[in-house]
Amino acid sequence: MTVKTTKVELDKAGMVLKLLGDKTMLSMMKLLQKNECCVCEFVEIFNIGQSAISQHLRKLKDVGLVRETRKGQWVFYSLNHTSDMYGLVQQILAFIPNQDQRIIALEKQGLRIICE
Amino acid sequence: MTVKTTKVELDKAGMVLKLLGDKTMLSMMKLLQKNECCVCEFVEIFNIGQSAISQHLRKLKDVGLVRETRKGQWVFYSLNHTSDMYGLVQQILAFIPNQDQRIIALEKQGLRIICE
DNA sequence: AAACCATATTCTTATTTGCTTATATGTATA
DNA sequence: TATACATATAAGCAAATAAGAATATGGTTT
Repeated sequence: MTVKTTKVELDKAGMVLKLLGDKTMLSMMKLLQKNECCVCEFVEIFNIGQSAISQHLRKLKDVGLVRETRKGQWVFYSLNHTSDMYGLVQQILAFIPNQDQRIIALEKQGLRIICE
Repeated sequence: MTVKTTKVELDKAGMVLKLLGDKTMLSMMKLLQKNECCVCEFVEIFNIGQSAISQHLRKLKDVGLVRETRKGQWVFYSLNHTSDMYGLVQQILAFIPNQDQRIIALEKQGLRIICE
């Protein structure tokens, strides 16, 4: 597989790396690589309040890493493939171990169904 | 070019990303990709005190990203190619624009010679 | 040994960050 | 319209961080 590594601004890359330096946000991004997730799922997955989750997602959205889509009362987040940081992000996420056990654990508890 | 992307621990990756999220340290790492640098060069390049430079380098050393080599009174830093984070770091640095103007500016001022 | 230079460490201050609580907004449904 | 639920925003606090000042350490030169 050949990979494009277009240069990005140092400042912007720094902002992205700082966000990914947060364990919660890094984990979120890895999950979003494979799954669309709604806020309430993240609330179940990570052991922090809904408000903190929202704030993390806003930061990721502010630098353009994620998009939101409203579906009824739920807001689903997904990776923004059109970001000029997308290549960098993909490269980084490739090194991060899969976080799907977290989703699977949710399903076992029946907590994932609530958002469908 | 094919690239190895061995998985690394999320926690450790997070620590590395957080450090690289600092503009100064990111820039340092990009410079070290091509050049060994000594502390006094960094002091000239970045507009912050020697103490701050030393502290940054220590953080980078603590997570194993750089090595130090003493040469007389000077301590030179270089990338640690044996780090298990080296692949991740290389991938990231590939996206960062070259910082060599900073070295060149130094040479024009004759400030680089002092460490040889 | 004394003076000197490069680097490291310690301590302090100012700022930033991550989280919680409380409240507001927005949507669905009885 | 009233109520319930999902998400966002605001305010406040504790902990983490970046940087400067002062000092310590280690090597070099006389």
